Amino acid sequence: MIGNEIKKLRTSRGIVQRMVAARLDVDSAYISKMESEEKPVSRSYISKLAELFEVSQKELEIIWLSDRVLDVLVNEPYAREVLAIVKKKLAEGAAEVQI
Amino acid sequence: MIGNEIKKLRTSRGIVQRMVAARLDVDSAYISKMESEEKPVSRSYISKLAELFEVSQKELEIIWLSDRVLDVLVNEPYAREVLAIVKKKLAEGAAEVQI
DNA sequence: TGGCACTTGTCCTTTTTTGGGCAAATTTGA
DNA sequence: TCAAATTTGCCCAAAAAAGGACAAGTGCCA
Repeated sequence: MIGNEIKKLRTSRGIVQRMVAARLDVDSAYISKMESEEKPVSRSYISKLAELFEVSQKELEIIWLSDRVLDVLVNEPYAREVLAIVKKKLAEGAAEVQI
Repeated sequence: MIGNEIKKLRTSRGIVQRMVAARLDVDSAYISKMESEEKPVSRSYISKLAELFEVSQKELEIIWLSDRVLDVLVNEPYAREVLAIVKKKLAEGAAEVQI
């Protein structure tokens, strides 16, 4: 989960929630809630967070997207089949662009 | 896309939109829009549609879920990485249940 | 050329989600 | 034990999505 990831990054860098809050210009209670998944992490924050924690934006972006996909698939008995289909369709989609 | 799938199933069975609309108890224009992805296909309709078209509910469910995942991943450059992570996390999650 | 089937456009209400603020409580560390 | 950090609870407004209805238009064909 991205909230937990953010928390790990933040603490490992000795940054305090208030600092993150200041950078994102929100209440620091909001950061706490983001870290505990109580509030969603807006995608628009990703770049600032990546900058602040000095990780690549790509890395956070991937985690963020994974979360969204997991939201759809968690507790879904057919998740495996779904992933297979999605993989195929994405490949097809990429191919179509070539035509 | 599930809309298109529904359309294919429907026409292949010689069923008319009005019939589907009656079964779902909605306006038939709504069916047209569902088939063209203009309106979402509510998950709660899946079972009735499966019954009507005589396909397994599982089949439609998988397509429906795939659509939702594709919505997240389409046009995402890191989709492949995301799928890998999701796959792993789902496996972990399933394992945790065993403990 | 009338009648189906279907599509399209406009409008509407209700529900859900997002994106917060603020204060109080709680935890943590020096 | 004091202060800073964090969490929690409650509240709120705006925005977006869901879930339609209805009317008018289009396409087809017998």
